[in-house]
Amino acid sequence: MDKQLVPNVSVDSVVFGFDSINLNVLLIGRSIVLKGTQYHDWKFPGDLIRKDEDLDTASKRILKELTGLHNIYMKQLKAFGALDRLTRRPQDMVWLKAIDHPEERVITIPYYSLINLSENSNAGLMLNANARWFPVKELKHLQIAFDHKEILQFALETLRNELRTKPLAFELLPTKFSLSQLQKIYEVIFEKKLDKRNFRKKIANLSYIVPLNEHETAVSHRPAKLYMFSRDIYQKLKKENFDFTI
Amino acid sequence: MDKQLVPNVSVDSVVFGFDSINLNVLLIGRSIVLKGTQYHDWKFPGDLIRKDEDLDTASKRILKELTGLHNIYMKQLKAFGALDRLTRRPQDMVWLKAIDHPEERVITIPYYSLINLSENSNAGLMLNANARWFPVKELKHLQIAFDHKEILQFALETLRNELRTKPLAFELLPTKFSLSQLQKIYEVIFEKKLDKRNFRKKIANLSYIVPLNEHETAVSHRPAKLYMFSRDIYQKLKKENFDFTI
DNA sequence: CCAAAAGTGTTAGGAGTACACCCATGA
DNA sequence: TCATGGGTGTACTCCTAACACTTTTGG
Repeated sequence: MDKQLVPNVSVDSVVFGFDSINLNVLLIGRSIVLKGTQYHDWKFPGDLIRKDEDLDTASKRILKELTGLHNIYMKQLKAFGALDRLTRRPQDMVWLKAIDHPEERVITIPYYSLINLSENSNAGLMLNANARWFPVKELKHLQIAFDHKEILQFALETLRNELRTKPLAFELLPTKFSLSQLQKIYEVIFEKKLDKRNFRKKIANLSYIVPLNEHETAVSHRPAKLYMFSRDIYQKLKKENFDFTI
Repeated sequence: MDKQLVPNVSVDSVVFGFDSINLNVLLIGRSIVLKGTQYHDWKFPGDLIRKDEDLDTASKRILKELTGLHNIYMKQLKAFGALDRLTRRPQDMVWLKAIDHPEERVITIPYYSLINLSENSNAGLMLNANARWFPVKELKHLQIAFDHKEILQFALETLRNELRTKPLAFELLPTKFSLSQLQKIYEVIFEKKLDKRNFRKKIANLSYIVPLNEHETAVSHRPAKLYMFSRDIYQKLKKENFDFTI
């Protein structure tokens, strides 16, 4: 094994991408031959960290190496370190042996990332060959490696929680977006329909969601007004209020 | 070094205790001789994990060994793994050498715990000799080891966030408590005075805070009615609503 | 002119906030 | 009888939730 790696600590990336319709997650395909049969399954991009890099750096490096993605929103989740997390599934043990993984305890530190996948973004095009986007709601029956299904569940819960109180939706949208696109994000992630008029009333009160003098083009219906998120205004307001509820 | 330990992964415990007046945190005293001068500083209870235990188990074991505390609320924070986290302060390097700590990268996984320190609890009495409670608001000028001040800050923010939406206050209170005690917790942790009448109105709407037919005794003022938290009712309600706000 | 999504106001109920005095007990 | 904290109600404002039709564009 590479002497530069910390043998007991890995990072994994749960990358969420929104394409105007679905919340998707990025997985890497893996082929394993077990008892003469070929299996295919999926895992998050991840690997052991190096001795000379901190956790955030490792996460960025590995995501870039394995998917081509870089410079996107990224936040640490919590460590997963169950004793049997790498050995629960026979396929996983075969694979670990094949890639010459040390037979060590590995605690993994997952991150989640957010990215905009609409047409005018090129994140989808830059992916490495064995990486693929899956709609989150289609993952139930997918074969997923190690404890990565559990990690995905935790990442989803964290995303929902943070989306309630933080301006994360804008990480999933293009710079200029319509209110329908914004509303759709909340509807998809919380799996709940929202009232259009009430939603817009609420947004109208948020000074950091700024209307532009621009509209959608080339749509076969009334073109929507475009808005942008002003991080400056948001930060300024956040400093002023320390909004508190029991 | 003990072969049974994972050399790169430790756990630390940020234990918060509420004594009806202050939010306190538990620290362990440490003496170091550096260039002929004796220094004293403080750290969280923590140590490397064993190869045969998972993270939660390690955290419980180490807290018990170092403080005598056990069977208390405990929740993982996030991993801290800066390259220089153990070597920023010269005192820390002396100490690590003295206890024969391997010269390895150590990523620590901190937990936070909650405990009730009022008179009728005995958590305070069971402490090991070099462990001590400090009011959180008196920690600004205390010498604190490694990156533990940063971890404390993160633990406090997490506690505040979770206290907004989860029934954590009851972990800091005796089984039977008065509404003033409950209110005091929110006031101390959020550093904000609350209106007594409005607070009580809100509590009266929460079916899981159950009034008892009992009052305080031996107080030199009108004795307060006692209440308890019903985890059963709380869980039942939580299942029914999936309360959602943008 | 049709299909598709954009855009728009009102009302009723509930929650939050501000605010001041009397009560029960032990010393 | 005094000191100490316990206990209580009202009025106002603001936020939420429910609800249906017209407008603009491309095809």
